[in-house]
Amino acid sequence: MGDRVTIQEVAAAAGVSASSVSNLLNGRTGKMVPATRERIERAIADLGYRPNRAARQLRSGRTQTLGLVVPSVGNPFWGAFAREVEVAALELGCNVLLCNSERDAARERRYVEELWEDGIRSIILCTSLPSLDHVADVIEDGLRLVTFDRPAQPNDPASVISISIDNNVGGQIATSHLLGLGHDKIAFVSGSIRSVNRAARYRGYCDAIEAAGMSVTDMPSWTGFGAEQFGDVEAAQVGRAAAHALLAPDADRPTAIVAVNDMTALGFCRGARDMGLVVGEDVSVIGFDGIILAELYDPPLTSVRQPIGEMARLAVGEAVQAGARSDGAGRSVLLRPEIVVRESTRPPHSTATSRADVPTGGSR
Amino acid sequence: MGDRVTIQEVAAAAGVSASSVSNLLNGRTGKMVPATRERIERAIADLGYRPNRAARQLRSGRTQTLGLVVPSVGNPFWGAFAREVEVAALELGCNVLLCNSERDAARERRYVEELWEDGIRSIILCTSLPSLDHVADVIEDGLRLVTFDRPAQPNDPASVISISIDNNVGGQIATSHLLGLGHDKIAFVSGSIRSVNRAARYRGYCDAIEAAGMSVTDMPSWTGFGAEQFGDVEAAQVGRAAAHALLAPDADRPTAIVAVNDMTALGFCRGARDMGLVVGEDVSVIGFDGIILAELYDPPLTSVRQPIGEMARLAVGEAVQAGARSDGAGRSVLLRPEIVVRESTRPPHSTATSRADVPTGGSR
DNA sequence: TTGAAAGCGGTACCAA
DNA sequence: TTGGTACCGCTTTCAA
Repeated sequence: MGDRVTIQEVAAAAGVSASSVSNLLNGRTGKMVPATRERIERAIADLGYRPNRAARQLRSGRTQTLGLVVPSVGNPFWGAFAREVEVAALELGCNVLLCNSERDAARERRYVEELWEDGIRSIILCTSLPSLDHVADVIEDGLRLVTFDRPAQPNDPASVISISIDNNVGGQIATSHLLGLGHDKIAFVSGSIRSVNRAARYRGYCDAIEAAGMSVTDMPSWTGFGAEQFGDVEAAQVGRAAAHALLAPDADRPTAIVAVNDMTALGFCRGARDMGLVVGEDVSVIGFDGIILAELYDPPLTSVRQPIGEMARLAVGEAVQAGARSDGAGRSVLLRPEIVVRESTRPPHSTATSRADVPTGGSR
Repeated sequence: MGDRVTIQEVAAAAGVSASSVSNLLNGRTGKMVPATRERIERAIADLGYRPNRAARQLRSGRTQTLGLVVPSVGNPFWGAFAREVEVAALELGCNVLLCNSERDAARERRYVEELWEDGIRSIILCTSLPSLDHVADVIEDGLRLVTFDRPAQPNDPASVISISIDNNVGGQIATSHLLGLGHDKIAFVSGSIRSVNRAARYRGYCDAIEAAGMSVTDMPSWTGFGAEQFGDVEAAQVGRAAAHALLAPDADRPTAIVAVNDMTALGFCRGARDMGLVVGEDVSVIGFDGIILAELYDPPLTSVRQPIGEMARLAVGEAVQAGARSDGAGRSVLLRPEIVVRESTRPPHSTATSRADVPTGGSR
């Protein structure tokens, strides 16, 4: 550490010019005499030189920093994803600048612009807004944008890359699982489904219901929180409120529910408990995402898992290889989610004895 | 957005020099004629000018970015804290650069150095290592370091500021709560307690036990994972493993446990379930931190809450007011934690009926 | 194959 | 009270 060593000092120590040092630093070693190269490398090592990023960026306009905008790291899913992104970025020598949008378009826009102004040219944006209009001009200016958890939309700018699971398929998998267990009163529980991925999950749910020869309109439903009152962290509250409404004694009670994500599912479980019901017995619950807490919960929560490690790696790769691929053409990668069956989903009207009497052993 | 507007263009538009614009930008408006000031402000607004941080930093050596090093945003507690820090920083016009140390001294050092090299002069370091030697030279160079979740230690460099709850008191509060309920076989469950705060919590536990006229050596204990095999995210696994060992049929079973944090507590609950036991009935569990999931869990988890919002605000304030306070003297702020009693802690050998029969209603 | 010199966009000092 | 000017550390022509 200590006082900064500059490129000039390195050049002096190696008996070359700053230009040569710079060339080496930037991999332009094609025409460099090995001896020169070695002298420079030795000088760099000896002096413990590390380039000043501000200067480098000021001059070149480039950064080694990746922007990551998530709805909220307070939500375990996004926290886990952010961590995976950081790991992947680190492997590629990038830093990550993390921002929380709270799923607010204005904040998303503000952050994206701010990052751009800071010289950051690659951003992973975890948004699920149907339109990217709010960041269109930055994209036009040349921002490399990778959206996550939001499949490509018809009107997206051409250069946008999207990484997502196939939420429609996920919704179907979840619902089919419940149908397969024999449930026939299945509700879908979510906050606002204005977001693309949520809508897709809901559509998957509908598709599976219809495919089974039933009608979605016959299913119990809950619309207490159609608007966006709740941020991501409050998802649990949505689930809890839904449980209170759907499981009321006088309600048309579902025997199972598909929650739009795990936090909502966990909230629903909590709400079911408030109502004196036992999840997995009185009502089955399946969530989405596959957060660690799902496995920890009592009962362990069945969930449609997103392979976040793989997805993070993909997203970072696309975001960083900015100039590498000259086509600049966007693309959409849709990964297949997989269900992890645990104990929160069982056949309806289970005849099993109360779980207080029966040790069920570990899951998986 | 669009192409960058420079300070020169603003100056030209306002009919002044770049120096004056710079002065305004940096709050040196003391001797500025109001009319001049207004012209500049108008030009800035009209042109949508925003200063280039790289240039600014290169010249001044300062940054508006705050470094935040947490063990892992994959852990809900740290995710929530990071979010609070970001909110607080934003209010002060700062960005936050987030890094995950995985509680590894080498990674902590690497990140701190890297941030410093990037021109970041203020870092909130969530470490709990007994010594700060691994970052001592950066501190010496002038880094403004605020440690979080780690009370000040005798050998800390003088300038270090620390924000933490009083973990010793927290440990006592937790343990006294259980003692007050009538428990007399109370185990402390933790991964490695090499970290300062964990050690303090453990000491609080011991103090409370001794104060009650009992002996810690008489308490059931578990030392399966003394080493640091587990990162923060794996805390739950520690808890689960502990449950498997402590609650084995042939073991000297505790009637209650104090977990070093909520994730460990949740893991323990999961483990208790594996063993066919019911938390709150067969065994009481209290955690630490007060993460959202604690309230959501079944049964809702009693926990010693850390006021992370307030703490984040404090930490950011201290980190940002770098030069403001000229004394440069360190300080240690110890906040008092408070217990949130929920349903995972009850008197031992409870005679209450199985909770499957009794709706317990909401908590709190 | 290497080097010299001109900036990138601000800030800070000093002069006016 | 404002403006001129050097310069932060690096990259990037362009010339040698």
